[in-house]
Amino acid sequence: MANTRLHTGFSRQQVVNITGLTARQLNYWRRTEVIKPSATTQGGHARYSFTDLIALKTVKQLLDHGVSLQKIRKSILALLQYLPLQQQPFSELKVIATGDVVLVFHQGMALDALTGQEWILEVAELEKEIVQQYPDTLQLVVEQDDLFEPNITNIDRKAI
Amino acid sequence: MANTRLHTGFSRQQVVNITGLTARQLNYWRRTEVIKPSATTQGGHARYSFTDLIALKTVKQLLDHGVSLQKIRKSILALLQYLPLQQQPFSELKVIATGDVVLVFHQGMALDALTGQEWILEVAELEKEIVQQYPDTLQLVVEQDDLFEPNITNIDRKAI
DNA sequence: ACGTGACAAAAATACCACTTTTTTGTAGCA
DNA sequence: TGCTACAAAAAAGTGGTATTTTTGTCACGT
Repeated sequence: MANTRLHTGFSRQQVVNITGLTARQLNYWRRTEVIKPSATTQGGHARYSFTDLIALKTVKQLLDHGVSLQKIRKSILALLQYLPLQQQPFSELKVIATGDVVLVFHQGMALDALTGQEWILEVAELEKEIVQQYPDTLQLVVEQDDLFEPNITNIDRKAI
Repeated sequence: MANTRLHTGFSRQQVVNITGLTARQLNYWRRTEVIKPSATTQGGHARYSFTDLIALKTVKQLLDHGVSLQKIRKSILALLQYLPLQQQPFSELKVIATGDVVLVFHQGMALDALTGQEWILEVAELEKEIVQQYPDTLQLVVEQDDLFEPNITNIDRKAI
């Protein structure tokens, strides 16, 4: 079975085995347009592509890490505006997420998939800025920093 | 004034000019332990180090991008558990944030500064996983994928 | 110029009940 | 096997209100 003909796509059960998602979830997602199979048999059965698998696995991991399906929905929508040519946004990007947001890396930028807002904060850049602004202090600063002992800042936990 | 003596640290007013923060904020942060000056004069006046400036600028940027001070507080606390030797967590890391989270990059890992939870989701890894699980389908998959829309983007994410 | 304290406004958060979404189960059917 | 439909449980989102945090402004002392 592994070499006779063209692969027509993964069946639902195969996807269940591979991804760990439930059949019910796949059906629901298909119906509600989270991730639809790239192809459908004449009988109406789902056929998932390899790319679909990646996307499904990504969504699964996001869920497992506490990102809700509703946020994943929004993320997919937001990403589609940036990648209009793509059908499965999550299948070709590097994704970082926490329970609150989904960040996607694209062309060296961090993109908040929920809002579309994109930015990276480079501390190294700040250093340049400051030195540029106060060029006189550069040399002095280098010496000066050695004066400070590596004491640890304590944070008042009640203040939070 | 640029070369006579050792630099003893930036005064509050200097920090105001450099960072754009208000004196009120610096005082409050000093009192509530967000970021304290690394040194204090005998008269009790603040003296901020260059490292402090970086941290302050970082916090300023986070604020400007919608991260609340309270979340910044939590982030600092979480980071201190990972970087106990450091006094100003925000001064030596690359930070990415949205209105909801603060991610810090450290040793190739993405770290949620709010929760301390760390993880990166690498889509490329998922691909390997799947192929590993279904080695038979590898060749077939390659053919099969050509049936679908051509894949576009490969992400080059900046080294972290 | 700097720090402190007091008062008040603005911003963010926490907590509550309420609504919607998502998941899951079951059963029928191709 | 796989899809659909109906139903119920679980999870997440929404909106209003109280509470806390943050910031601005002013006065006073050093």
